[in-house]
Amino acid sequence: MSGPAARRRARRHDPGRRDRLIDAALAVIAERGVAGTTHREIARAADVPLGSMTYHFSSLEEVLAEAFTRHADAVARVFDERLSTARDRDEAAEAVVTLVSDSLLGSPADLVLSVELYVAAARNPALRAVTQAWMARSRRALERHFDPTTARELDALIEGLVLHSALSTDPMTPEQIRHAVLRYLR
Amino acid sequence: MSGPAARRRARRHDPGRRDRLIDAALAVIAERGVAGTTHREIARAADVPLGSMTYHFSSLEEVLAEAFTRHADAVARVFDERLSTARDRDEAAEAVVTLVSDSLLGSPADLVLSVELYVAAARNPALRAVTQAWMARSRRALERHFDPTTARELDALIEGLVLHSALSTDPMTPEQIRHAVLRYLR
Amino acid sequence: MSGPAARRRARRHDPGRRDRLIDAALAVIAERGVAGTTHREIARAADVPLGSMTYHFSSLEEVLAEAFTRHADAVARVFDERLSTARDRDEAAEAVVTLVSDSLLGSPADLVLSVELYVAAARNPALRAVTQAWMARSRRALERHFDPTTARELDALIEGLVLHSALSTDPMTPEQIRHAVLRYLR
Amino acid sequence: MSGPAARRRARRHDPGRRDRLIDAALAVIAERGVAGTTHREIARAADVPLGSMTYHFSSLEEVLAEAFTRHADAVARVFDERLSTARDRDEAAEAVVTLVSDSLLGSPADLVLSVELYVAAARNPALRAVTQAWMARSRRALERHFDPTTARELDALIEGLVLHSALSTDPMTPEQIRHAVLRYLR
DNA sequence: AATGAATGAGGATTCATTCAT
DNA sequence: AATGAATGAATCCTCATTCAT
Repeated sequence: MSGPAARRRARRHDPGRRDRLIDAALAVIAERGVAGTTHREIARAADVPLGSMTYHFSSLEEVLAEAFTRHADAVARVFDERLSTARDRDEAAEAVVTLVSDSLLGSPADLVLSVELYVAAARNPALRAVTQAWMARSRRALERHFDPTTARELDALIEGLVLHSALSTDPMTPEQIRHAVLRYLR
Repeated sequence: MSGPAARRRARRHDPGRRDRLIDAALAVIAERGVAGTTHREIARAADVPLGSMTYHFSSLEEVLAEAFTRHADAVARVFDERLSTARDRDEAAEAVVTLVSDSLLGSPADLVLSVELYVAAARNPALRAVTQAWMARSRRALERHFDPTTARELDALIEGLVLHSALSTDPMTPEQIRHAVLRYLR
Repeated sequence: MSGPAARRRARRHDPGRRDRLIDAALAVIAERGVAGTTHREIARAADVPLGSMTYHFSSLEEVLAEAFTRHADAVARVFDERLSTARDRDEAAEAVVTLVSDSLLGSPADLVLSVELYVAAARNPALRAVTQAWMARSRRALERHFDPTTARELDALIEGLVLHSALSTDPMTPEQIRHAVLRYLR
Repeated sequence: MSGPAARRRARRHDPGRRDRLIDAALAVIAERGVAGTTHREIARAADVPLGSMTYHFSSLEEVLAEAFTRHADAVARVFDERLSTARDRDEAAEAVVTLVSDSLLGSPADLVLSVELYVAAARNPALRAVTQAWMARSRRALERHFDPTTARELDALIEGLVLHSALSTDPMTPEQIRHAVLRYLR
């Protein structure tokens, strides 16, 4: 038997807990999917009592919305940065290739995060706002280098490449990704 | 007071019930998403007693697998047919445009069905087999008219176009779809 | 350790369970008040698993409505019977005295049952229907022997006498009840 | 972004807060019933932080007791005053009529306050003391003009009239109240 | 062959209360 | 003196699945 001190975690003061909870939520979504994301699961992942969840968030929906917002922001930020670094169309094309290839390097669970968001958004207005903002931001980033039509089409192609690779047993190699992107932009 | 016989539908002999249940499942998935698809919901949609579900299927997972298989089959069949009708590359390209455009005409709920499947497949091996088979079949259909690399890339583009339009507030018009496809194939 | 047979109650077949649950609900309301009436408490009182509650009733509100309906019916039936036995005004007056006195014999908790209903009805439309029907029925029973105005006033007096006694540390004796009723009817 | 000072009301010095909390509690009880009266609800109603509740009161029960005491005092004071103004039995009777009629004019929520108290008192000894004191005080006020037996019976009649009207869809008119009271006192 | 009843695990959420600051 | 954060028990309810009939 452990001593009384160890028996119960006495984690009273814990600033930034709300923040950690959002990260934990993302981890759970990635691992278990939105369907498997529950208060309990998130609380467990963050090693926090269940009651803490509803203290910090008024509903599970709110947690999801915040988590996906953070995810979208992070992804979009990288997208923005890479594309803003490119100095011409060719470098922009190469940036796109890198972005897609890199995103395929993460865990497969991570890959599906975006698709999870899409599906969740289909039934949850609060999340739809997140996806819309994200899509718009991506397109704007692309429009630094491409005309609006190209930007939109390219965005769709990117989506398709990621999705296909995410779900396929043999995902595309960076070389194959490059081939597809460059062929479209040729 | 009516006798017990009149109280509830006495649908004893009901061949094809299993079949109707699968269709009902698809309807529920389309309307409520996989997360909202329960034995109860499906039974209600098919106007069938709850016990009937587990009589015909050994688990909910089995229902989902059968439902998605049927969905994928139906979509793939149309895909096959349209592409087999095409007599050359140009007609094949046009067939792809039509397929994507048409799929965007259905109800938004229907559109999400495929995405629901993707997500579900990400965590469910039985479903992954369904998506793999489906992808392979699509690619084979495209390979009637395009080389393997093109077929694969085109398949990804199609996916991206459908997904983007399915989730966007302003989906692409058939003209925009054609533009994207033809540009890639140009 | 008890043998496996005793370890878990294997109470599968149990016709009339719904009925018993309603009775159990009344017992709990009487003992703990509406505020203390929960699914758990009722299930415990009926020695039935928690899940059984929501199988038989779609909400706790439904349980309360059914329970109070049963209570009101039972009380009203006695009221009806006693008053229908009376052959003239004097006997009717005596019947009222007996009814009030008898109702004071039960447990104090039982006494408050009706008041609990009133309060619950104030915030629950479904219950309001129950109280309305009950009040109407009481009044109709009194109108067999008294004019409508007298019936209504007498009904209120009865209510007051019961309530006062229910909440007082020294409830009225039957003799005191008789005195009050006869004085009003004198 | 505004600094932390501006983020939330900084109501440091607030004498009389305890007092306001009791009033807020009464408002909440009237609107939501005792069952719906929580620390949170009261704090919200008083626009006060949650922690303030348990700072000023050691338990919710204490809040309820104080609130009901205040309510009973207010009602009893009016009762006292009106009856002390009456110079003879007839004026006293008229005062009773007015008191009952007036109480029916208030908001229906207010009316239920007393009934809520009765019910709560049935299970809560601390509250029972409140009702006892209230009843005793009412009776004493009536005994200025009526003999003890009459006072007690009249008190019960008053209770019944108020309760009936409070819960009925067609409450009695002042004329009907007068008729009932005068008939009893005739 | 078919189904209504039953059940236990788990879902989100609310809340009184405690406590560190 | 005052309060935001924290927590664990309890709330209602849903559900996949099992089983007796």
